[in-house]
Amino acid sequence: MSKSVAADQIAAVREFNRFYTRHLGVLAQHLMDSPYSLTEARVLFELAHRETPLAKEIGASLGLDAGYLSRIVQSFADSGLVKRTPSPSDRRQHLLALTAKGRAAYADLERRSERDMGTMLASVQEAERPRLTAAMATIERLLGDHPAAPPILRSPRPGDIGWVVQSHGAIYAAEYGFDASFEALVAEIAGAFLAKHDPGRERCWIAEHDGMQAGSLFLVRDSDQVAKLRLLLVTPQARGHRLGDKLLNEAVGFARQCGYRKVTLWTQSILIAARRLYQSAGFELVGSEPHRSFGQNLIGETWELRL
Amino acid sequence: MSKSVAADQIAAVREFNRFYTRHLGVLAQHLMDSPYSLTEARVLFELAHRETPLAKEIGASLGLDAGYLSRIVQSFADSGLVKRTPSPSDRRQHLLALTAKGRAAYADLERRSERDMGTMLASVQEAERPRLTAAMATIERLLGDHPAAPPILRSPRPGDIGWVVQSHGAIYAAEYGFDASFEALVAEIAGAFLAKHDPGRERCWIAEHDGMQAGSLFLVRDSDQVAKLRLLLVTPQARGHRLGDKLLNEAVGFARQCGYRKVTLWTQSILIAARRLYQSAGFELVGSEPHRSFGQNLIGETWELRL
DNA sequence: GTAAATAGTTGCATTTGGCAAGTATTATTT
DNA sequence: AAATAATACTTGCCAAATGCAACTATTTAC
Repeated sequence: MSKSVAADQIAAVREFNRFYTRHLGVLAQHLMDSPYSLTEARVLFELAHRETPLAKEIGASLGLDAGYLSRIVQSFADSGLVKRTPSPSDRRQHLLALTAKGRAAYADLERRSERDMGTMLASVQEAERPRLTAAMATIERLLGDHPAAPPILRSPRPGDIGWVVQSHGAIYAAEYGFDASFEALVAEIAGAFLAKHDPGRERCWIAEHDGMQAGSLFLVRDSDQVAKLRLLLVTPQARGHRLGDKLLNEAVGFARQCGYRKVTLWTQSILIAARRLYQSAGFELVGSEPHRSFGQNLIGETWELRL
Repeated sequence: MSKSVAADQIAAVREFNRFYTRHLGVLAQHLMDSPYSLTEARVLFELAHRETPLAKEIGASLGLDAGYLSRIVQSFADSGLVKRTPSPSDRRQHLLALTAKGRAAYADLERRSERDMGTMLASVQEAERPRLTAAMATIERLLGDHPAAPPILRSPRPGDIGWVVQSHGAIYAAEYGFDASFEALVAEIAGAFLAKHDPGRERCWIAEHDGMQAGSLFLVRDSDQVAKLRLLLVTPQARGHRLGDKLLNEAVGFARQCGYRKVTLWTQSILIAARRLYQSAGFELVGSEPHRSFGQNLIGETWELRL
């Protein structure tokens, strides 16, 4: 949580709220040829999806006034959609249950809504639909109180090596002004790894966060005794979740398991977040020298970890 | 557009609709300490953001009943927020304009809403916020009926070469079952281009559609007289917009302008969409031979175009 | 020139939904 | 154990929100 929020982010969220308000308004109109109002439909949904629905729960969940809700439930009871039985544990409240007729009404509404949604989704390119649902899931996670899916590490899948090149190229250009030669170097390293590596002693990990690629790390053979780490990256969006630690631990563990005696790596002094990670993982700085690469004056550093 | 939509996608969208309905409901309650209802606030927004607002436009855009809107505008006029002047071009309609008082009221509402949104956003991790707004932008793009920005061709930017590798890797794996060696080959080709190419006679184009990378094509020197096309791709999401044509025309035009006498390319017989493109651009098949690559049995084809 | 369509207004009615007082019950305090 | 407070709902009351249809003035289409 931080206090100040960028104005353009606020503007973007407000714009989306306006957009989705309009969008939901259109959907609500489709509901119009059903006998239920939007609020009634929402209540019906809650009734259908709870084991033992209680009015107060539904009211709290939908943010409805108790009096208003009471009337809605009553109208449902009058038309035979719900049955109310006094709760044995607390005689102030009533256990609500959809009757067969109520379930049928709900199913009908459901069908209708699914059909409408289907036609709406049909106007979205098929290949884009997973993107749409992923974006929706992201919003729900961020605005809801859902716990984030724990980040995972996995082996690269088709496209992931390209993603490594892309993200290195884009991020280092944006954050440090590296020029295209850096992206070219990453392409060469990553491509060479993909073309030919010893799966028993060399490996690449992709960190995934929220279903998206969020980081990378490669461990390759330098000599029989020495492994080398390359291309450690965590995307800006995924920082702060200790993905770097995770990647590093996994790689060092693998190196140990492979029988390497030492892990080495080359990095730049300006990459302070990475340096901190190496340090806390037990790596030691064993040498540094200035060089000009990627359009920048840099100080290259070599770090080592004895296993 | 495709007919059948997966049930789980429909369910995901409906779930999101419920979620966001609740979310917007919470936001609307915050509005309650302002003198305006949600609908009035929306109308005020439209009034403030149009050059020459007309009632019918606002009504259409917000999906409001004409009678209802008329009354809202009237109430705004009564309280001195808007001024109505008969339109000179069509005397049935009135030109609406916020008065100074109206602008002040809007600004106040704006401030209020920004503050509320700010506190809401403050509960989202700072690093996550760009992800939130990106997801919102995605949804707006996919569900909005924005006239898709006309596709454009441009030079690669940082990350784009990596994107070429990624998209080739992912798409050929999914559509033709190519294995990792293909992605590795693309990484090598694209990386080599980036590392060293003659900008005067070699070039890469990225097709952009809807603000996203949507295709690629490289033209490189084969000999002084002969140029070679490589890595033509249009993403599945962007197909059907003649991006392939566009890329090909651009590249052939460039080759001509560079003084090449011939353009050649190597492709696979199974890539029928690409073949059709080459054919219609005037290329001729000059040779073909079976080979085993990328984990598949393929028939490689060489095509040529005399300039 | 006439019919049809459009932009907006107005009257009428319904629906939506908030608020407060009221009832029965349960929980908490002394 | 009695008194008090809180809870779960109900009910009456009311105002705001909003849909619908008829109506006027004007423009467009045939």
